[in-house]
Amino acid sequence: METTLKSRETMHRLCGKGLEIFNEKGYYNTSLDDILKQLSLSKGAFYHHFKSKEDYFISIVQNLIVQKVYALLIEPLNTEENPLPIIVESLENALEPGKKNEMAYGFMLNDFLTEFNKRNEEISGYLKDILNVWEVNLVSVLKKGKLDGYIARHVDCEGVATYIIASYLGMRSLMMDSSNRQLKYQYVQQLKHYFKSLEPQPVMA
Amino acid sequence: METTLKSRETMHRLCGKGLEIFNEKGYYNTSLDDILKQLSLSKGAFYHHFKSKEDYFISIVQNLIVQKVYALLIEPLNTEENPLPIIVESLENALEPGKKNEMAYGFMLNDFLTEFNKRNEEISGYLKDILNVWEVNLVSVLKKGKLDGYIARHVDCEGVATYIIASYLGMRSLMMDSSNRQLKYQYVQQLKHYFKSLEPQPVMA
DNA sequence: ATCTGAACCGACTTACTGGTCGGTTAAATG
DNA sequence: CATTTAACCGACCAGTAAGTCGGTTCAGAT
Repeated sequence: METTLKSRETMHRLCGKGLEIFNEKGYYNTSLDDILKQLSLSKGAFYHHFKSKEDYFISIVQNLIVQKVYALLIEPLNTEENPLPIIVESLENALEPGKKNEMAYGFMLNDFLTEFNKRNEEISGYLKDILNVWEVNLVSVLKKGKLDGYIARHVDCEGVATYIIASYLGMRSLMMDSSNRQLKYQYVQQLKHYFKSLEPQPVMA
Repeated sequence: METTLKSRETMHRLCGKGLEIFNEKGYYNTSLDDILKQLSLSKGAFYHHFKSKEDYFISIVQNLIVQKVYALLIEPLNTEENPLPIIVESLENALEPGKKNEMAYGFMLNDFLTEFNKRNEEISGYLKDILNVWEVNLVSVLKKGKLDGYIARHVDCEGVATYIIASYLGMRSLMMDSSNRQLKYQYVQQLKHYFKSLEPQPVMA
């Protein structure tokens, strides 16, 4: 069983480094050799574990990206409290460029979505699925917030979810060069303003 | 002078068709031969007019994309009225997938921005410049709106401009497959809600 | 009629990259 | 010790695309 362990270990290293470099330079701009060189592995090793570059990337999406999106954007939504501040917090957190050398996970989705959109329908599909799950969860938590009286009755939860996702994804195109504190601050502030307009009006008059 | 005219004509055709196909399939996923074939031109013709594929695309950006962004997103801002509805209208218009066979100009910016971000700093720079001009103009018209009493005094115009741009750019990643009426409608609705929160509070109490 | 040069042609070169394949290493097994 | 096989090596192949270059066409100047 020692061999199986080593196999898993190699695959794991391949996926981890792959995500790192694909995220850094883009999928099509990264050659397998780029990755293999950094891991001191050969073509043979790679094709022993994956049947193609595409298959490789799908593994990365399904194993690593899905996981990160869940951890950063979806699981935090599980709360009994007012969902609005929770959503703000999760987005703020996801835009954080990762402690030290880690990746800015929040950015990956938009980058890959755009890169594969016109190029590879299958991978596009997997990425869109992730967005859909996020959207469904956002809508769900918003509707719950409405029931709990945190959100005004007139609010279109699907529309709000769409708007949240759009603004979040769009931040990537603005924050290109690493982390831009100023932009992030502005984004969070405006998001809060927008959210205030979703709250029920205090009874008066 | 007949020759110069023909030269201009060919360059014009090259740029137009280039924008069309680059926009459709992406820059790196389009070979020069793809474009040349459609125009029945040769490699020699191309390199007679442009010194490289990169130079070619920069021409397209500077001549065509800049023009379109100005026409769709910047010039409409020149108004004496309440800027908020004007902005909504310009964005709505820019998201429109073009009458008939035209291009969805509104989408180009985000796509190219993402595609070149990690690949070509120079082109990235030109694209970012366009965004900056848009931002400056948005801020300017918002500040004017504040002076004219259309926008509340507490509003951070730079923040609002950033948020507008982010949400607009992000819509692209959601509206991938051509035009999605539903998504566009949701976007415009939420944008209006958001804008409502920027208006001065009517005096009461 | 001749000449010049801009516009254009297209085969070729060069560089890169995904994928293949025969061979090697070494751990596990009998 | 012999055999098997997962894991791995790296030279090689095939496809692709940017860019080159010697040659051709033809409008207009001399």
